[in-house]
Amino acid sequence: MRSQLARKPRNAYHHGDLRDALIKAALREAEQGGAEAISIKALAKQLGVSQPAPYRHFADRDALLTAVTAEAFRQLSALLREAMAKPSKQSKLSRLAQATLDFGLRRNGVYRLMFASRTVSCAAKGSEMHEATRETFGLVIEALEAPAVGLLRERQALKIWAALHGVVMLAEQGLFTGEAAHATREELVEDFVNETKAALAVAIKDARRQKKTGT
Amino acid sequence: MRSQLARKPRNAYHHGDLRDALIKAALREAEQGGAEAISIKALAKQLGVSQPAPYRHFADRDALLTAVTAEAFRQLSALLREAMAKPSKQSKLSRLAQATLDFGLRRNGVYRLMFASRTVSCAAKGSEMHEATRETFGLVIEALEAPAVGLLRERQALKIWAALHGVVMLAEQGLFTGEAAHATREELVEDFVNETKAALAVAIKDARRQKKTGT
DNA sequence: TCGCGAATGTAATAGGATATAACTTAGAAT
DNA sequence: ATTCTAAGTTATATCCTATTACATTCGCGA
Repeated sequence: MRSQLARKPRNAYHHGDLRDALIKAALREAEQGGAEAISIKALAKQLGVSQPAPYRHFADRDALLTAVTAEAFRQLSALLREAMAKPSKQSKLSRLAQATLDFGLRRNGVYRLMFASRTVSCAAKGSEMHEATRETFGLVIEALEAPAVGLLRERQALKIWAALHGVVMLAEQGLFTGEAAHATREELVEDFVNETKAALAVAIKDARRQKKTGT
Repeated sequence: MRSQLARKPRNAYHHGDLRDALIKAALREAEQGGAEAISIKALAKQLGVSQPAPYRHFADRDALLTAVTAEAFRQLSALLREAMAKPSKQSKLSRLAQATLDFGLRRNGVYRLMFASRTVSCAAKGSEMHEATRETFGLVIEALEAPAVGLLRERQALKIWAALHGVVMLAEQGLFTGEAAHATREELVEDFVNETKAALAVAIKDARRQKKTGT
């Protein structure tokens, strides 16, 4: 009569895929309470293994959090890719932006975990985290549907990404429940999307003109 | 030969102003490591009181964090007010924006604490937190230097506030160290400032025209 | 000024979390 | 078959939060 959550293969000594199970379970916990809700001990109990067992797979709690965060970024990337893929009369950028907002609000615990910037664990170039975040950012650039002219695209991607992030954070903090509530989050996001498109168009035109007169 | 940090008044039994000392000391701790760096036990030791003494002033750790966060918001407000007051050829909004960015980067641990949105502790209307955040937001509105036309000001304030917040968060996460690094944080902020001014001007003109034709 | 209650602090202790060390088991590799 | 290694277990140290019961000081009214 073992716990159902402890889906061990057969003979109970070896779990089978504890590392992966830990990440998935941790993500579930973070769904509500963010990073603070992730407890090695509780996860071990949930999965039916002894308390120190997780340390075979993660050096410490922070290592687990990092892995969970990377997985969350991959899930966000998948969501964004999907949103961008499905046909719609709205622009790719708009769909990406609204999907990001949606993700941030629905899974706000996970979202907070992703952007808690726990020290420099992400800085390590080539690390799992670094790859995962770059992938997501790459999708933002793609959503702009603009040619690469210098670093204009990157700059606009950075801007819209920052703006989106800000809207999600403020929304989670309840800053939209005041008198400005009638400006819905979705409307603000759409504003940013439109400003981005406009700025991008202008910037690219400028750059082309400059190049022409320059040479 | 007592610790210097334990500035008790004289007779050592009563600290004198432990509540305030705790908040200040906690802010110092948060400076580097954010909320996680704040430990009741460590603070008590630092201030030369027994470990459970802080619980006379704060129900639990969360209550302390909330008080610290409120104080941080007041400090930010003071900084913004100062930045807006000093004469400069730049606009008020620009000065507020750059000051916010500066605060967020210099005191990044504190900044993270402020926006960690620990549950709904801030939601309570009339609470210390609520007041402190509303004050800060009020300064943003003031910085717009625009007349109150409906809720246009609030909406633009929300937008620039969100954008600023996003830039700070991404900067802390090291997203500006990539190939887009040459787009400095300050430049991005200035972009947002200019877009806000433009949008505000247009919106107010529109609103006036609508009012004229409406009546 | 006496004394008494409220505020503030202390000591002792329970309980939960991270993390390490030393030992055990099962699967894989030769 | 034997042995090596990955993965899990029990026991334990350490740190932190939080509560309970007791002690001390302050300030205020009689």
